[in-house]
Amino acid sequence: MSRPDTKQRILSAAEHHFARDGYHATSLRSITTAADVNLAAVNYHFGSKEALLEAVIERRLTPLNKVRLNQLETLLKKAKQGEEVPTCRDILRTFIEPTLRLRQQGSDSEDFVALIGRILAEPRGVAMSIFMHHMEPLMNRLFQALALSLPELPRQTLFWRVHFALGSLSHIMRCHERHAMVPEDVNVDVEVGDLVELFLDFASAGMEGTI
Amino acid sequence: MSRPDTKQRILSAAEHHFARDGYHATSLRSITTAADVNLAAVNYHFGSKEALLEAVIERRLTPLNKVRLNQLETLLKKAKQGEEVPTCRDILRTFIEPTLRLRQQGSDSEDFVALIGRILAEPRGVAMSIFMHHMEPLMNRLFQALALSLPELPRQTLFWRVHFALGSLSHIMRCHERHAMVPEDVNVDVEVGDLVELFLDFASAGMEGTI
DNA sequence: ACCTGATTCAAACATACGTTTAAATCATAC
DNA sequence: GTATGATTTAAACGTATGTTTGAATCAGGT
Repeated sequence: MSRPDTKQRILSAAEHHFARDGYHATSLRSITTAADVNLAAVNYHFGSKEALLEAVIERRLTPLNKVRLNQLETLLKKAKQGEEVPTCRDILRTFIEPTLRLRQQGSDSEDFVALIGRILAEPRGVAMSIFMHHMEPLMNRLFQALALSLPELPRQTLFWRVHFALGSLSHIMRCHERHAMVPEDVNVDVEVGDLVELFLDFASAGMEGTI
Repeated sequence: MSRPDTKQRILSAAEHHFARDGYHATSLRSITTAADVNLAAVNYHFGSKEALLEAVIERRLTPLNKVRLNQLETLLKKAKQGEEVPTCRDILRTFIEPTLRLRQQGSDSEDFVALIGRILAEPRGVAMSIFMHHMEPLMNRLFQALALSLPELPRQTLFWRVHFALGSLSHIMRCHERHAMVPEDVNVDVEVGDLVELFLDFASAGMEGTI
């Protein structure tokens, strides 16, 4: 291996461009130019543009979901030990906080957050099926836990509220900067931790709202 | 004019394909084939693919925003006459209900709802600026009205909660069918009117949540 | 019937794309 | 030092794209 970081350079450049412009509007040439790598390197290392997208997603989604699932299971275990029901807010936090914290972790992870937001916005996109495959066990567990914390809520209503909350989250993930139509006296710069709490205020109140 | 409906046929076919596959993944040839129209007709009638997208958006967004603004002003006027403050729920309803009602209005309007949802998901997309231009006065009025109904909420917090609520809405607009990961015992088929109320339950509770 | 401007049509245009190829270069083991 | 397999490189490939062109066709006024 003459340059062992070629694959990672491609992944990061692809992550950045896919997140900023979308999959279809990004060319392999713009990716390889940004990565300072030969055009053929993508097909050599990944096989195709679509396989590259899958690799971009998997690189970060797999460890992220491991963290989210661990936090959720830990929360559920603690609640069980204390004979309590975990709060809706704490359950949602295990899902949301590790995601938004990626923004602090490094310059590349920011792009990943925005990319996932875009994938969620393309129901029939090329990445949706692979993304869903990664999310399914976690989503089932999340729904199950929320049903536990909101036992009085009909499952149909619970489903829709989870749907609404995840819609909000995907919106936040996309719009990490370049906010449109901000009132003059509002400052959109906010710490990740504050944003998490702002969102949990909104989402848990919405989840727990009267029927 | 030998076939006066050519422009409308193109607009509807474009609306459908843009909504389903996205702007970049849709070719003019697939649009003109679906519209049963010659390929050159797009450039003749609209000038370019991008101008076609603008026309698709404007055709429905202009009358939609007129309805939304009328309903909001009517609500505010009535509240003023009764010396009351309009509820957060009623304000949101003027924004949300006319939008989701488009799904009942005809087969084409459904596609428009999904298209707008997609546009909102592409912050740097070609359609964002034209879309924002159409939305600005209405958004200012909406924010102003919500500030009136939630006077105790800091404007910063209000901004974020509006952001979250609109994120939810855009998610609903995109995902009108083909829901992913639905629990087995949940039926996602729901009347538009019921969906509006389900969403207002969630969003108004979230907006009004404690600080 | 004929003219005129608007519209439609098939064909071609130039360009950009994802992918493939085959030679060149590199790192490593013998 | 040389052989070997992995990697990089420049170039080309075939295809699909948005757009343009110029002739053909149409509708309506005189």
